Amino acid sequence: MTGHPSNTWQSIQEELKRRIVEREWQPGDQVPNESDLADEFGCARATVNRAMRQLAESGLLVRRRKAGTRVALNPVRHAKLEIPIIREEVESRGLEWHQAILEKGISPASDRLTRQYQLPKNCRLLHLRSVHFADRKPYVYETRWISLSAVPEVENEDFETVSANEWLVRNAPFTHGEILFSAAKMTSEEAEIMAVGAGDAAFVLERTTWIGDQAITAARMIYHPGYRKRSEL
Amino acid sequence: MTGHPSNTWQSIQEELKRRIVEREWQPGDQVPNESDLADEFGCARATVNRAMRQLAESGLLVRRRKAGTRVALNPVRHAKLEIPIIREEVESRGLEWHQAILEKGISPASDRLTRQYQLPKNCRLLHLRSVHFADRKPYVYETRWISLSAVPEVENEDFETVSANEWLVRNAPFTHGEILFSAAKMTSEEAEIMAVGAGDAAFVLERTTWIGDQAITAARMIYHPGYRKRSEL
DNA sequence: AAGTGGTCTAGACCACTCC
DNA sequence: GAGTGGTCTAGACCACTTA
Repeated sequence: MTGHPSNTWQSIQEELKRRIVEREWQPGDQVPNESDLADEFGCARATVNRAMRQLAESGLLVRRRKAGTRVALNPVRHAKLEIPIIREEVESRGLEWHQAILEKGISPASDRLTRQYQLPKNCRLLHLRSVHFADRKPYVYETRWISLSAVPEVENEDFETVSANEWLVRNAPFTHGEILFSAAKMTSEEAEIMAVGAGDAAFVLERTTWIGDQAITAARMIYHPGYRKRSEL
Repeated sequence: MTGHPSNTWQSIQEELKRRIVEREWQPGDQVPNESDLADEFGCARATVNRAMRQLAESGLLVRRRKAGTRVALNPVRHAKLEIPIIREEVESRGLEWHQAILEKGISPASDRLTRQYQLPKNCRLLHLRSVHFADRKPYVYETRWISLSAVPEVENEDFETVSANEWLVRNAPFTHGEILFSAAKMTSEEAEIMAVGAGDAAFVLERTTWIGDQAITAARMIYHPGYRKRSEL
């Protein structure tokens, strides 16, 4: 009937997706339950479950116990963005990466930062400003602070060979984090650093990571004008 | 031993994550195989599999048949961005949404577009320019074309009550799409439409969706200055 | 050749929630 | 109360890859 002989969860998912996309199952419609679909496809319920669970995660189906499964009315789509270390992003484009450290210093955390990031009292912060280059052209201007109480080892790192970005990814595991994407008009200082015209628009990525309830690092990455981040839907 | 009495895949995943985050298992280390962990946790292998599979998807583990499972050296993190319809995004912030249509017309596709999007020959396109407002303030300036051969029904839609954005999400299911995020300096026309200063930086989202190999629609959304997109890590 | 993850099965119990 | 999805189990076979 279905033309799908093999009973892999992928093939079942394909078939379910087809029924949704081709409007065989209309938005809002109730779809058969797992047992019935398992009978129809001649497979175990667990296999149908895996196929449907993933469709629900991606937003195409809405599932509720007892109420059953329905085709989503407004499928909220999700874009999955990779956030690689910058060196890898540059090199994956076939360009040569290097960095320059503009500033590195240690200072006590201000009251505002202490509150905002729930830092310990009298916490000292490592402050960093650096530029990542791709084929000798400025790629990202990075401003960062690192909590020395969360990651005391950084005090002995010079970040000359391995960027702070990369060092932290490798050495400061985090339990959760936040990312903000925005656009900003470059200040004249930023424009000079990035070797572009003042007032150009830059793509900005701000990231904060935590381990438990302790903040590790916060960074603001200002990308060169023309930068685009891409994702599949 | 582990202090985790219940054998849900979530609790096992928590425990595995703890071992990774607390460096009990170092980056690059081989971790025990599924059977051994199942023995250790006193559960079925499938349960361990579900826990580890998801950790691999999120980038913390690297799994290969026969080679086994290792802690990722450079965990590439993923940001999962929700791309809701704009009305819902506005209303979820407690603001009132409305839109204004600036232009709506039908024209034949240029050679460039026909090639770029693999449109059928002599394809007619619906061209739209509109503004989404949040509490009467410009929120997004949307420029869009829609393939009339992919979605012939739109010719009879006026998009006055339901925006094109929303109508398409509901009525034009797609099999895949592409999203590009970038920043752009507003032209004076764009700035006037958004009621902001010329040259301000705007967050730009460009989206194209396809059904099979046929392009449905392409849109360029220019967000008001100050807009931020947020995501958890 | 052998070890590992990837998947499927048939059955079971449970948690939730609608009626 | 009953129907649905969520999960776990014990076992099996397979696909892949390294040794």
